[in-house]
Amino acid sequence: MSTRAIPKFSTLADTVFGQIRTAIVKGELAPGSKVNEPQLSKQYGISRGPLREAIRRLEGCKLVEITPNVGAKVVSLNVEQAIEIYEIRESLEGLACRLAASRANAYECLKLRELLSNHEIQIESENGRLYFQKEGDLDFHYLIVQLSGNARLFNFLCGELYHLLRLYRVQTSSGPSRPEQAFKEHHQIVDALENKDEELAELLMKRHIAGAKKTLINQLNQ
Amino acid sequence: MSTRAIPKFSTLADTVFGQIRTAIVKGELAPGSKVNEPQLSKQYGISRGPLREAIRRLEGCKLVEITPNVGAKVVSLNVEQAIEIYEIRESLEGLACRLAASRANAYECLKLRELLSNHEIQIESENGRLYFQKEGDLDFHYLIVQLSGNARLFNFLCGELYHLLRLYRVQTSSGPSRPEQAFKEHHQIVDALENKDEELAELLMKRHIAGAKKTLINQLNQ
DNA sequence: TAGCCATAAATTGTCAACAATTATGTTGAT
DNA sequence: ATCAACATAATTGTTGACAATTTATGGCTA
Repeated sequence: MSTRAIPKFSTLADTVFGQIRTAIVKGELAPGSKVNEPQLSKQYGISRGPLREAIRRLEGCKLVEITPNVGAKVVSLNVEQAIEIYEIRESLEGLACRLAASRANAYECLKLRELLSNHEIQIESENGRLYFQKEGDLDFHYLIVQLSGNARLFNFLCGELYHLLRLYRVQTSSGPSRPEQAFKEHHQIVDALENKDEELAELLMKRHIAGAKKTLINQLNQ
Repeated sequence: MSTRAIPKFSTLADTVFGQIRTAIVKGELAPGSKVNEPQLSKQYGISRGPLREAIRRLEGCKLVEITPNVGAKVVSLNVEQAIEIYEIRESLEGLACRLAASRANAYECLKLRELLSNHEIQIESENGRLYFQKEGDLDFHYLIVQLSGNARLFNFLCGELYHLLRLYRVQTSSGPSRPEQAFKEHHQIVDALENKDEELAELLMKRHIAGAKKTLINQLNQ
């Protein structure tokens, strides 16, 4: 009741879509668990109509899978699907990085360096190490994709694929990552951007992601 | 009435989703036109509930754009978006072709040759020339993506992006294409697949799509 | 005539009830 | 004890009605 009184810029379906997506990505809705419509409609204080629309949007993001007459389940990603996702990611972020290299100006590169500086500071603490591994890395990639200038690419990667990636944080026990290595690679990528070296930028990004893929797969396999 | 009496394996929302998607891709629902819920619900003989779910799925496929409290519009693609789409397509189909080269066996390559033979026959007639330009080309790409073995890649390209590409057929006046050239390039790609030459397969496919992109952009610009 | 405000119509958003299907649990027979 | 069939409960699918918002209409003033 209080929620609808304040802004009302969006529709209930869209609002709840975002809320459920967050719940899934945070693991509050466990992978593989059933999406119960009566329960969720009570929980969010809406009727089943807009809720079902939200679920249909989640289906579009591949965050839930709907079986007719049975209902929706939160996706549960296995190793094979991780490989598929990372193959796509490597290809598209390579593209994004190449485009970014051709378009980024000095100011934007500076902003990237600032972001990396913040990461460096946060890596110091064990807490930050966790943070970096969890969200900081995606922040960097988020910016690169934005700099690519390809809006559709941005929507797909940052609006869909990255949310799926976050799911793996839920499913893996968040084991030790490789923040220093990633940090170094990020700086190399910005170097390439500053030099407007499209080929190198693409190559470095692809290699960077291939490394992350290996790390994830190792975590998933044991 | 007759449609629901026969199978009933699927839900109304899913059925109508497919019907509307076809209508959009065929141009029966013009690009940029408004999606009127009362009208469509009458037309398809369903209530607005499942219709709205179908529209939400279409939104996920980027075939319509929804503005809160205003409604959905069929997307209208301009040159800039064509460039964006083809940048993505070039990258991902390059990936698909590389994966296909690593996985395709002799039988599958034979099937590809058969498909191309059929295309060759159909190119003879002016009618076939149109056919090839319209659907035949996508058939080939469809198969390649299938051979990649990456299900998520398949779903994205064949379940989303290709439908968007078909929209350009509606928006361009279907001007003269380049069937012989494409036909030749297709055979070169199969050559690479037979030789399991991943790098060449990827390169040829990317070049092939870059050519198609140029053709389309020229058509869109005049 | 152009612009603007008030009103009316149409459309979208939301809800609650009903129908159809699936899941659950119990009973009874072998 | 296991399994099948039946009855029951819960969940999904669908509908029509109502509320809120937007869009169209028409008359008014400058």
